[in-house]
Amino acid sequence: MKHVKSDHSTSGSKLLEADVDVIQNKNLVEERRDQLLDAAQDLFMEKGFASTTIRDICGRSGVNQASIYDYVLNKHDILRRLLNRIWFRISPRLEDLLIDEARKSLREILKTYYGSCWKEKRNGTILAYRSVHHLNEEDKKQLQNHERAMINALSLYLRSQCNLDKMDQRVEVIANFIIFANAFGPMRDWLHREIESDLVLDTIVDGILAMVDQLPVTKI
Amino acid sequence: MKHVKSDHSTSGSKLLEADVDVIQNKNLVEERRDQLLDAAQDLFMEKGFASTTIRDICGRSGVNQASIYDYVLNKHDILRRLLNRIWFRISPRLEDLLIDEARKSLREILKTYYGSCWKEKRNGTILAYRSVHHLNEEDKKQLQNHERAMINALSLYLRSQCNLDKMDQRVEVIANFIIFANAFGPMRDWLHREIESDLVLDTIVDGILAMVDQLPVTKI
DNA sequence: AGGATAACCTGACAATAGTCAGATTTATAT
DNA sequence: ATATAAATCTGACTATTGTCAGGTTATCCT
Repeated sequence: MKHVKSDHSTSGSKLLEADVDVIQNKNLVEERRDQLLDAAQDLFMEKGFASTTIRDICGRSGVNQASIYDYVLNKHDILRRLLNRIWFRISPRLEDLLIDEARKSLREILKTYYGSCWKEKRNGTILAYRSVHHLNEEDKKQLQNHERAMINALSLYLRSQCNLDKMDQRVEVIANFIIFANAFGPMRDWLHREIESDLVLDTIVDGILAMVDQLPVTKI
Repeated sequence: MKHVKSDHSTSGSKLLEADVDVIQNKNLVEERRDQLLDAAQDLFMEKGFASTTIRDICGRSGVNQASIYDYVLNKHDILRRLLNRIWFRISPRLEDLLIDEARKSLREILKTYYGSCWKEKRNGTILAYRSVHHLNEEDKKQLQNHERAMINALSLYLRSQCNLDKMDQRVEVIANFIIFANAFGPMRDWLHREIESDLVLDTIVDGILAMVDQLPVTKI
């Protein structure tokens, strides 16, 4: 008897993963899921979600075409789990960096954040941007909440640092832009292969800082 | 007799469009192709290239499922034509703005460029970013050349304006970033619906200018 | 009106997709 | 060793896909 039920727990800070418990050995399940997600990640990056077939994923991961449904609910469930793994579990979280009691400078914060994302979370960013339209409305909203939380935290930080007018909406725009700029590394790396990656990071961080610094000055 | 041949003309600044001349009335062909591309654009934006079917496109455009092959070579040909229409034919071209004899300021140039792109070329940007992996190698290269040309022109401009060291690679990074930032409007508009779009544009342009202005100062 | 040509459409084909029932193998327990 | 349960796999079903051969209708010229 196959026993599959959908997990309708309250929305946390990740996408809903179906509750598939056909196989009882939990370690095995974890292991197989990792294999599947590894393969799926490569393939989604290469050919995109829609052009990747279950057979592709099984072929590359070594999991059987029928068995795959003992570990995941369906193809979309794979995407959701993958996004949870490489997008929602980004660490260090920007929010945490911002409220660090050590009171790091914005330069340090951005270098740490961009630095780690550009090195380790490349695929997460690209995949998130490319596969939004394959998610259902609730999942899309979840992605947006995730972003908005970061923007809000960053806005708060910037306002406290720059002593800006409460009504100045430019802060939100800049905060949004700073989060958006996180995609620069992953999406644009093909353009400066000949440039040392630390130089790229420093240049962008310096640029962003200049952007933030002029905020009070140009106030209309 | 159906007569279809592939157009292997030398690579210009757009993607290769197949030479399909089954229908002889050129105006009609143009009209039908426009219908098809209009429908395809909507659908690709909604569901992505791979999830959109020929039947979808025909359904929405009113063109018959068989007739469609009298106007385009195949599904990929539709994507190429669409990218040519909404990505490669971006006007005003940044290169032109940069060498304008009127010597506009960078602020004016960026406002004009971003402004027009964020209003009219939204889909082009998003589509280009989302569907690269559905293109063949040559087409990908074409996209990259298109970008690199803009970056080179912009780098040249920045170097002449800022009087920077010839070896300072940061200029290329910033130029790349400025082109990349063009995607901010289209990709992130859902975040500031309550903010006036002119304020968004001004804020970003001011920010970019600050980024450029600090370039000579921070030189290492 | 009649014939020729251009445009359009019906209906289908082969390939491939996601999915899974049920048989088979492997591991575990007694 | 045998029985039981867990895990894996073979093989297939149904739906959908891109594509197009060939028939049908509309248009135009004389």
